[in-house]
Amino acid sequence: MNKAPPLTENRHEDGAAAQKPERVSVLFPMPLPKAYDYACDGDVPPLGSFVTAPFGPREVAGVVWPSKGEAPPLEKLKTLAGVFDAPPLSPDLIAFIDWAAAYTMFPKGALLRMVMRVSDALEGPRMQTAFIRTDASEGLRMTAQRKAVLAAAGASPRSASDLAAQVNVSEAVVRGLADAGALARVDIDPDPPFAQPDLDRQGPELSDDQQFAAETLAAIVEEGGHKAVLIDGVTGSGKTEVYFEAVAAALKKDPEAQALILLPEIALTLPFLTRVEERFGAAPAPWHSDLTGAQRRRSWRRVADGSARLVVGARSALFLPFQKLRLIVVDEEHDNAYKQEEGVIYHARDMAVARGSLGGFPVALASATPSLETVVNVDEGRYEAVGLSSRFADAAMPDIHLIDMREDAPEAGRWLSPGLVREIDKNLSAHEQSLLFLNRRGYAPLTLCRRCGHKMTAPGSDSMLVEHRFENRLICHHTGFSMPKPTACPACNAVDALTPCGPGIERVAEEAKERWPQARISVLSSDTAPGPRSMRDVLDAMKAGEIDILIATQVAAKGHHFPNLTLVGVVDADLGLAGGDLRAAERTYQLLSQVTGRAGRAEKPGRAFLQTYQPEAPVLAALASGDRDAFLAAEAIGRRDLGFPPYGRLAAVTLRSLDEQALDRTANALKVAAPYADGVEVLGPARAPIYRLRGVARMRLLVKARRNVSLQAYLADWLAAVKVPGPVRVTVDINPYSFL
DNA sequence: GTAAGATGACGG
DNA sequence: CGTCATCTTACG
Repeated sequence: MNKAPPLTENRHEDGAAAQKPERVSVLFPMPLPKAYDYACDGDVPPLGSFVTAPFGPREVAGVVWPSKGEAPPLEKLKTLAGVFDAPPLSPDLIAFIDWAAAYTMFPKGALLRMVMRVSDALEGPRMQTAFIRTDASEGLRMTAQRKAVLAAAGASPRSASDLAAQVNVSEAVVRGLADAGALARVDIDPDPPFAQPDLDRQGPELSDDQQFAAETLAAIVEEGGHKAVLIDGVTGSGKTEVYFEAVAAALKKDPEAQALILLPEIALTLPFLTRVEERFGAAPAPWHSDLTGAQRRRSWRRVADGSARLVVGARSALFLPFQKLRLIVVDEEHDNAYKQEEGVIYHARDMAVARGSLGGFPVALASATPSLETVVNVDEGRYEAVGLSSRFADAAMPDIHLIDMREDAPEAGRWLSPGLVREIDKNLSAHEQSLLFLNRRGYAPLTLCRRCGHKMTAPGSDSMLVEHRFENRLICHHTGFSMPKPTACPACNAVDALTPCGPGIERVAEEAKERWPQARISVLSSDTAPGPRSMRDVLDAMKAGEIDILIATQVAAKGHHFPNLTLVGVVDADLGLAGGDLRAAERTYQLLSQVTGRAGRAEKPGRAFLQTYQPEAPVLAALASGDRDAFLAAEAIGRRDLGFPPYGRLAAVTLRSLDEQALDRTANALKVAAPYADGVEVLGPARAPIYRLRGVARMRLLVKARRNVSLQAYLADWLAAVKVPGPVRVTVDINPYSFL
């Protein structure tokens, strides 16, 4: 931010009499819990206005916030410095920020910062110079280069760099022509508005199920007011088409309405944006962390001025300055990527529902494997539900079989059971594609010294280093630390004693290549380096049938459709169950049902095999029988008995410090200071499962409470009573998902 | 978030 | 006793 524009001087016509200064509260985008008051002698900017004000020794941009009363007397206040020429934040966004700050227990200013992160968006339309052709070209010294530029220029303004690049001359030629009068300079907005969605465009033909669901949603949109609705339908049942209809209805109902579609991952957004464009004839405004500065500013400004009517974005899009948000769709609502774990910790699905509730508009949650939270909300009548039961075009769900690894064990050092190998053999001879799924990047998750038993960990960390054989490096998946794989054990100096333990996808790929040397085998994971092919290329090759066996991590589970894929083998179905956090089984169900759902379609039924050492585990039995609702019901009973969410409340209080003694002392002091309250239990402190990361040690206390007690109030009382020494950092995570 | 004042650690 | 680093506090 450079300089604020001067305070707008919109006095009344009689103007002469100076108005009595008034009080204005301003919230700054910094981790501050409250707004600060200022005097204002001009017109009082309305709530939500972007302003600048002296704050300490400097001038800072902030937002006019609802006043809280008690404050210094008016005479003592500093004066507002300026008002930005930008549309004010809407009252429902202000209410949402206040609510979200109270809920997450982060300072209001920290939440406002998420809204204002687009650094230069407030500068307003900083015009860009562009050029158009004029008629005044007589008497001009003409050169070949000038001629080419004039030919390229027309009535619509284009930038110097754009024109120059087209005819391959320097920008000086363009500027020279402008100075000579043959081109005229015009100012254009560097952030062009987004094309308006065409709401009358005919959507695709809907099945009966889809039609019914779409009409139900449209009716909810028509009715207005807040309601949360689950769109519950298996993969391929056409949830997207259904909520597109809801979007169309919301935007049609009010010509100023805006809608937001939230997606869990950036990777999903690119093909998705195309789908939106096909449906609405215009690409939506995108919002995710990979946008460039200019794209970010454009989306932000056009959302703020209300002209971007449809936004597709990742979780942080929830904090865009919508003028008139009327509908939010949360696609894949169960996805854990909605949980923000850094900075302000929040769950975008829950925040979306709160935003809708405060703004008085509906929120649709879509999933094939809805979260237990959402299912319970439906069961208890807080959310509505529309179901899409039949798979689109009657495609069958794959047959799912369990392979008991205790009975059908692979040879030592191998990971594929004889049963799974036979199935892949069959698929290869039928010229159909197979997917081997293992949610573990790299070659081996653990490297052990055979001589002394030393485990390779990152310096200052307790997390295991994962061998990546393509790069011949050991990598820490938590911090990104990496080192070349040493030849000698760093503990006992034994040479060639470091042994890879357990499989990652690279190791499974190695086994597959040995077993099926004639097959076309590719590896797909989120790692950028290995192999000459990018993720995109591998996905395209898979779709085109140029791969026989794809060995992939989680990235293959999401949103891709492979027409000739008929077999999915899950190498380690038990992987996500270890560690036993409260959502482990649920997550496993969601992930594995999504992966196995990749196999087969109408004309080619698919099958899936899950390798497991615990076939009797309820999750795996439920996957095999396809009985999602029975599984959820059993999970629900388990959670209720233990008083866990959604039947109880949970918060994690995490302490971090380089100084382990201070950490220990503080954790114990906190525990001792925990006030007694009926229905509240404080567990811990316990070391985090990965105790040290980058030298920082972490301990955690968990607060478990009955649903009817306010966790936030309890935590506020508690934490206010304990003096935490400087080097120890405390963060609160309401309703934690990650227990690392 | 940031800058100023307060407190403490080491060096002349 | 002075200077520099680091912690604490306040910002209207």
